[in-house]
Amino acid sequence: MDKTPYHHGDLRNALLDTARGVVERDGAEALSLRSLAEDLGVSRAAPYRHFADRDALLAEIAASGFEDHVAAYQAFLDTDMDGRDRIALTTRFYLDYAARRPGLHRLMFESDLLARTPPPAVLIPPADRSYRLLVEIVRQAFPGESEDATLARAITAISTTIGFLTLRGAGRFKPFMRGGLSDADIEAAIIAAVSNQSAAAPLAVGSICAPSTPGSQ
Amino acid sequence: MDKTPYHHGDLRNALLDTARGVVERDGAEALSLRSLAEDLGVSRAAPYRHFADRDALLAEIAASGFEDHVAAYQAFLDTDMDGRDRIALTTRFYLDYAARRPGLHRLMFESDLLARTPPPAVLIPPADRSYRLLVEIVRQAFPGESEDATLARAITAISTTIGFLTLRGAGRFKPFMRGGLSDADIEAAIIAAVSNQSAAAPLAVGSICAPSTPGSQ
DNA sequence: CACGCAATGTAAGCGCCGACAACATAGAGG
DNA sequence: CCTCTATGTTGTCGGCGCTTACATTGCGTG
Repeated sequence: MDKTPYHHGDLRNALLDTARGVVERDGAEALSLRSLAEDLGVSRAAPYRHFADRDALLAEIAASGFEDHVAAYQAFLDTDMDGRDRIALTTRFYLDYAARRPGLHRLMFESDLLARTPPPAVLIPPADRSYRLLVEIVRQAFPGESEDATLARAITAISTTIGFLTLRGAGRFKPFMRGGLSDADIEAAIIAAVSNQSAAAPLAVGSICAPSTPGSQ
Repeated sequence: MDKTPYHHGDLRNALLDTARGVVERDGAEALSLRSLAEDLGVSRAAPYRHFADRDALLAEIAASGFEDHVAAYQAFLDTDMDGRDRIALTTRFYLDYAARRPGLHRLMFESDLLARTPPPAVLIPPADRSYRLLVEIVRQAFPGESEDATLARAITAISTTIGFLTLRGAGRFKPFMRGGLSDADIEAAIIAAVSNQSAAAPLAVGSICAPSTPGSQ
């Protein structure tokens, strides 16, 4: 009956939607422009009319992920709650977001998209906004500190959260869980560590040790 | 003169050495068995006589990386020093190791090799030993705690360290460094956070917040 | 010493991929 | 109506992982 028209109509958004689904579930590595085009019933060259290359499509998907985070952080900041609880809530959000969309999480926080020089233009605004809001959340939890101290706290907090997700995703914690420690226990410990950083001097350490590197063979 | 002999002589080790160099510098994604074979002057199929597939080669490279870590941890444990200082030294080792071999670090801590079921057999022994030694380092820094508490501390410590490296490698901290915060400052803050975890109750937190997920669209 | 067999290497080919160039179609605006 | 541009197609190139069938070598054993 309705034979497929020559023009798709909204191929660009169709590509974004379908591709985001693939990335969320199976990660950026699993995304193939060819199979994507085939799934949507267009030729393999069609996607290149809308995205310069594969990375350009991935950049837009990552950007949409950062926009999700921006919306969530903004909502957290708009609610009136204790600063430490807000950090715990934010950390909980990270964990849930990554659990639901492991591949998208990896694209956002482990890919080198943002390390390019220059990074994809579409990625910069949402990534920057998410930085700023995260720092604001940390600032409100540890008020009255210097800007550098706040930044150091923010970096430590996000490092702990992302590192946990990276390592769990990489299967590095499987040996730890043969004991009595459940996944929920570990998540609770991470949230506690992020929310209850010691209130003292995050930048007070000198160089405790020289950058020696034994075993570097 | 010496025309290339039919048999390479030590192709397996040559593959490992050359491949490890590529992985250390440019990451596992950059490793191509074809170009590797060409560089070594053998045919494209030759590597498959020594490794079942690309992942098998990568697994051996990752294993050698974990063995580096095991050797370093053992050396740290053999020296007589304050427990917190040893944690700081261990963290410093992570940072340096990853700085010198960014691609190998990613293969070890971000790839899903260990998440497979089952993981590559060559990878399990060195990975397990590195777990155990790391836990031992943490235990000596926070003696007298329950096994679960020690594990939670270890997980938090390595999460913070690896997360920092992942995020810096992904370019996520570039916006933070436009201010007065240098890279060395940030590293010092990470080391301080890992070494000076609050001594109190790493597992004492209940469920501070429900797993709500605003903005999950 | 010779021989046969396992270890190790080669050549060719499959199917997948990203990307580009040349061509086809359709719809919007003069 | 007609052209111009946006959009989609086909064909092609080079690269990849991996497999199959075949070639060479050298070691262990009769």
